[in-house]
Amino acid sequence: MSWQSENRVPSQSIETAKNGGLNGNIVQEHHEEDADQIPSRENVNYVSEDGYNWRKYGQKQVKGSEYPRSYYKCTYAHRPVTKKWSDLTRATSPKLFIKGPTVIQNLSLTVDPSSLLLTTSKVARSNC
DNA sequence: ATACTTTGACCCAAG
DNA sequence: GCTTGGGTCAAAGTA
Repeated sequence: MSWQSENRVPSQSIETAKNGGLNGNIVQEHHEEDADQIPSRENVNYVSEDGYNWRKYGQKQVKGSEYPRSYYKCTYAHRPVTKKWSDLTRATSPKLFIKGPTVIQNLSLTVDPSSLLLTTSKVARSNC
């Protein structure tokens, strides 16, 4: 796990994500891997750092934590991936959960929000 | 009109 | 069987 050091992400993206998710920063580095390069969206401007789109479908406030947990789904069809993470902007020790078709990863990180955001993307990419 | 966020309600598993 | 709490849905609102 050393992605946090090999990437750089503007912390503003977090704010953007919180305030709309869209029109955030676009990542032009989304490789042409096996990922369907057919974004059904009309505007593919709000891709995350990983090059995928995530639609928020819920938010809950867990008891243990004082910070809400957000739930995201990959907007790409054929990709039953669910991503959940705690409030990135305030949590000091946020947790990231990625649930893929067959993979479930739980990460406990203690890095600053910006690094985390980037981290989540990294992980998401491998599953989404 | 389309796509996404927000938010409360609903569902389901665990105790 | 009831309560609690996490996960998902869906209607309404926003861009």
